[in-house]
Amino acid sequence: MAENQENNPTEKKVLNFIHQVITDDLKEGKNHGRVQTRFPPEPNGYLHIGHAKAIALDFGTADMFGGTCNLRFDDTNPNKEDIEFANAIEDDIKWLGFKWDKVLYASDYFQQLWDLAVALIKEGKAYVDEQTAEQIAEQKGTPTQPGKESPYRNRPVEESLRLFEEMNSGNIEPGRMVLRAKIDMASDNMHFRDPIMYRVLNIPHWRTGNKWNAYPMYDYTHGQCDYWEGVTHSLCTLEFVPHRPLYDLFVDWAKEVAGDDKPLCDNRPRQYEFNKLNLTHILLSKRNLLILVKEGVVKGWDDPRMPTICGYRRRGYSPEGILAFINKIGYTTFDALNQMSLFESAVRDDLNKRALRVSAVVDPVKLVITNFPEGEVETYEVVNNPENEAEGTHTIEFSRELWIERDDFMEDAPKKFFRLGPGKEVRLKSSYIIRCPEENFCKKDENGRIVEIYAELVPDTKTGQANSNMKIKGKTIHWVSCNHCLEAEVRNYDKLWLVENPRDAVANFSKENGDVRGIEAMRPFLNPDSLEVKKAYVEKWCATRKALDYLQFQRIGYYTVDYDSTPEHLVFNRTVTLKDSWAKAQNK
RNA sequence: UGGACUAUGGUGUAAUGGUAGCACAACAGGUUUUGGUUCUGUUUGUCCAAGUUCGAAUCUUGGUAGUCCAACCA
Repeated sequence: MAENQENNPTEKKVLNFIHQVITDDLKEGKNHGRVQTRFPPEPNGYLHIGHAKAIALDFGTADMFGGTCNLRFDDTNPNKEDIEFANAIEDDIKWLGFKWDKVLYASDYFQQLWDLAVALIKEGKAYVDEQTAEQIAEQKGTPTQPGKESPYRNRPVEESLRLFEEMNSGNIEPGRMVLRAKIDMASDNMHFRDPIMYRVLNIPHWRTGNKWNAYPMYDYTHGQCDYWEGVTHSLCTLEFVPHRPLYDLFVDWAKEVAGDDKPLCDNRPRQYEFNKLNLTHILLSKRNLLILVKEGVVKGWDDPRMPTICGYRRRGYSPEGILAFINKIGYTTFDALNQMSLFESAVRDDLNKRALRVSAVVDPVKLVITNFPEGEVETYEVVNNPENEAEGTHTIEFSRELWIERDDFMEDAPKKFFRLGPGKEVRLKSSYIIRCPEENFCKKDENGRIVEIYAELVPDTKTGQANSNMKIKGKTIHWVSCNHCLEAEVRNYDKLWLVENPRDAVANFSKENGDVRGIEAMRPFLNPDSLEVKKAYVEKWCATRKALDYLQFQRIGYYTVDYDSTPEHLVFNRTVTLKDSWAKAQNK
């Protein structure tokens, strides 16, 4: 039966190579039929769109196969980590629409990791090295030259045990000694050249306080946590491919030493790597994002120009739109550079179904309907979203004086300009067809700039009236009534970066200009016009919208209500413009 | 230049030895009270060279190009 097949995880549709692996594992009965993943962020910064790709895979894969996914904070470096970040990360995951099974912390395993390290020292698999960081680095060799063994490599076990305890006592200066795994200083894999397992930090940890002074490193920690927790498929990005043999080795050691004969997974968790997200015109490295914030290029981590999840939320992208994009780009092992246009297309597609339509005039010029009586007002019921009738309607007002977009009128227009001009007719959205006279069609100021446009409405052409189907050459333009609209601040965001690949551009510029660093290497590629603040007129109903509501300013773009918005001072963020084939044709 | 990984239209991604498909982008047209939406159509591709095979994007070998690896970061 089809229904049974759907409930059978092994019959799930294969979407990417990782799902294929899991499907095969389940068919072979591995891991007792369990699927468990984890999302392991370090709480040292805010999540960005690249993390969203990992989140969608970690949580999405568990969901797809009826498994579980834990949120596990990789908090092994108290130098950089903080609860503030951990809280923000939880909020962002929830906003994206995912639920974790448990919240766990690498620090939950500190005692277990310590005990294992002691056991490994006893086995002769680890030793305390008292050399400086520089000496260790020098002995490491290069990818083409083997490393040299540390003089402490074969010191007595008892000595290492004593010094390891010392490392955690708080009496040892950071940098004085480290615990290293005894593997192979000549390995082609640099990670095998006696990697450091523990270092002394002597600072309190946000969760464990002053209990520890020696802290475990990522490579020694990650696989063990996965293993003890019962993770079956440990998914990470491609740069961890060279770490995989080490991940496997440490898990082997843990199994061997602990004599664990009841593993949760078959034998061990398996690490699989996928390509991380690269998007044109954005930069995702934490270090560089921090520079943008610190230098005031943007107004904070949640500035709508930032590629952070909180920035995208404030920008007005929906979680569904973001996830739709992530589904489109997929997961492979190819280091791809995705185009912003694909992201925007996914976002527009989502917002088209979601955003409520309103009228807003962002570059206003006055239009006077000369044959409509002064003081008279008509009200119209307009649909909130033509793509979704269930969204209902709201009312707008029409009167003699209206605001329209300045670029909806042209005195000397090209042939294919189907908007207002001398002798031309257009439809006012939801209202009358209007006609501009051949002469006396506008008033100009001393600089020749148009300050008022004049037109007459054509009787009985209002929506629903006898002549409403009258065929005209002109398009439909939007408007708001001067006496019935509100002033608003609109923040129009554009790309932060002028170049397709800011990462390469900044790196090359740095190389070619005496190794300049930080903001100086970034500035030549930053868009000086990434934020345009404008005064606009919006229909009154806009004031009823809440922060983060999705709106479409008809014929202009998708907008959302900013956190800063108040009934007295409305603020709207532009999420993305509407497609504009007219503008595109003009630019040719 | 030691090792690991990767290569399919402009971009991203399918095709699990058997008709190279989809999406975005681009272009042309129809519909439209948003120059939006929607619909139809068009252009463009298996990195190169050998080999295996009835048959290769897929397997093999050799090139070429790109990414990653030498934090007491994760």
